[in-house]
Amino acid sequence: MLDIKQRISEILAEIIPALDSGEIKQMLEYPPNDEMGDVALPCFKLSRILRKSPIQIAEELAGKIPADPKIAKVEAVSGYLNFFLDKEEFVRDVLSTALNKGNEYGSRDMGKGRNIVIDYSAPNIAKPFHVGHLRSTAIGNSLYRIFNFLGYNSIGINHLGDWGTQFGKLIVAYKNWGSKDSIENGGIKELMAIYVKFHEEAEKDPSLEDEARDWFVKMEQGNEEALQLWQWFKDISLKEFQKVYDLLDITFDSQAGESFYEDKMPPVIEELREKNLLTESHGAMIVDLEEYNMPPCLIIKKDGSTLYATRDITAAIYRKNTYDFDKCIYVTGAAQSLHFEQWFKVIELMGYDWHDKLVHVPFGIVSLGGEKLATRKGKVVLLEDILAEAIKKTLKIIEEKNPDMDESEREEIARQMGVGAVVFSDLSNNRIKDVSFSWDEILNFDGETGPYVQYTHARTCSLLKRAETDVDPNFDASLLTTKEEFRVIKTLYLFPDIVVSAMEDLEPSIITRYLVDLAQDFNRFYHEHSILVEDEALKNARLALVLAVKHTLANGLNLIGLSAPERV
RNA sequence: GCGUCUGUAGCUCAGUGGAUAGAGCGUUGGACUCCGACUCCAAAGGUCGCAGGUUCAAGUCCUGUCAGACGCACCA
Repeated sequence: MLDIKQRISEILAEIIPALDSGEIKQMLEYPPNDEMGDVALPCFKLSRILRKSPIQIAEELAGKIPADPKIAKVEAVSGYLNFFLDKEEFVRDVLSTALNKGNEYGSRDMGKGRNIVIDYSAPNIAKPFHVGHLRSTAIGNSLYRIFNFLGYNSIGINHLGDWGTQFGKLIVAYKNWGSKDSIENGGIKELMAIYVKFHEEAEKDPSLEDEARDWFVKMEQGNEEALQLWQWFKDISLKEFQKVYDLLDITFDSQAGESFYEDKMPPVIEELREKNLLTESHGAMIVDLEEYNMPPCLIIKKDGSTLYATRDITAAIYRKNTYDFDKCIYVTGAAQSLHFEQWFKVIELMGYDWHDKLVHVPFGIVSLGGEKLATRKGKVVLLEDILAEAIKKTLKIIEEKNPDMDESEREEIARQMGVGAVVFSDLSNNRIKDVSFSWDEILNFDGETGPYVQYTHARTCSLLKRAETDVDPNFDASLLTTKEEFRVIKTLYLFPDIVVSAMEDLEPSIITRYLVDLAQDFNRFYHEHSILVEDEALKNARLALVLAVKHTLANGLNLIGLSAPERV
């Protein structure tokens, strides 16, 4: 597919000797509305270089543009040089590219041979999987798919929170208030209950905290009783997490959690010592970061046990050796920004030149009725419950609208759309924004939602099915002349660049919002014009457009982790 | 106190330094004998937190300020 800005910048470079085509391409933009043209060059910056008024420059340039089959006309309007594309050429080019590439439309091989490690989801063992974890999971999964689509080799890691002092707390809680039966029956909810109980009791009796720390020290020393309990808690949790991942249709390449690095930390600590980075402070071992304006990075606590920074540093070195990553991406809450800044700096101080390949991708916090989610206080909404509600609601709608659909299909589609609604909503806003969880909002299927885009996709499928004939790839592009059709095609043209932007900004919401735009453009066209018309040539041309939209919606939905069912 | 992030329509949010700041929800009024109405059209609704500055041009960049969120040593 022709790169329109590239082509125009090359043409302009011929008649503006002062600039090369790369510089000119940077200056080109898409005008705010179709009446102004398809690509524009604002001439204000040229004014200084050429020592003429922008208006004069635009007019002179307009007169010098050579005839080009891709460009229908050029206009100078108050300092802007506006290019109008030859519609027929453009329509043919965009649609045949989208049709040829099909479910590959928008993909590239720009990342060929490069590994991208993405660390996401990472729920804590023995704690419930709640709305907060959804963000990391959904964003990470989407980035995983986006990088793969662009030819990179994504490696998804679920860095499970399966090690640390909270297990000491859990062991103490279990010994005091738990029982084998209640945990077996209650699962994570029961584990959470005794964890909450621990914090309530610890407020009255702070010695419980010390007891918990002791148990974690025992774990690190290989105490059998402690490790058995730990393994048990872990098994129960993993089983429940898997249910959520199955619903979300998410898999990982590795589930090596924090405990995996337990035996890999001592050499790293030794390395830090050898490189003279460790200092003792208040009985703990730290890396001093004062000259970088940061608080120290704690490596070993005064009781000899390790911290998450120790594990993160160890894991990064391990991953570099194992995967030789081009980037190692951490999808976690913005609250942890300082932590990542600190240990990224430690990696740099250790002399590793790949420190700049470590990337923190932060996201805003999820609050609940103005308060933040807190496992320790039991103030959470379980993701499992949200997904179940969304699926239930979808099922009800399908039963009303599509009563003839058979039960197994109905249930599968309800899952795809219910889950889709929740994930889509999570990926709608810029990830850095805080979100306030609301049942009403997450279960609202009207407007800019996952169901809206999925419905539009199903609508394209329905049209293609009703046509009862395959789209002839030799469609007549000259028949697609309405402004609604051209609008859709311009939006289709943007898709490959949209995917790259989402990758560069590590921002899945760019794709989410694009899908809404495309669906809106398509629905407007659909409403204005009949597609299954008598005229075979016109019908075929419009169906080509429908098919291109179908591919693009499906590809985009896939990139944000949603299914694109053919019927809904 | 220091640091980071956020502040745009009643609400939730878009907006690569460029032309008249855009969507959805909600409100009001329309469009189904018609390809799937989970759709579409229209109206109303804005001192882009505030004040300076840079620029031919600022919602966008800089400085200050206010408000909110988050973080700042043995939790992750």
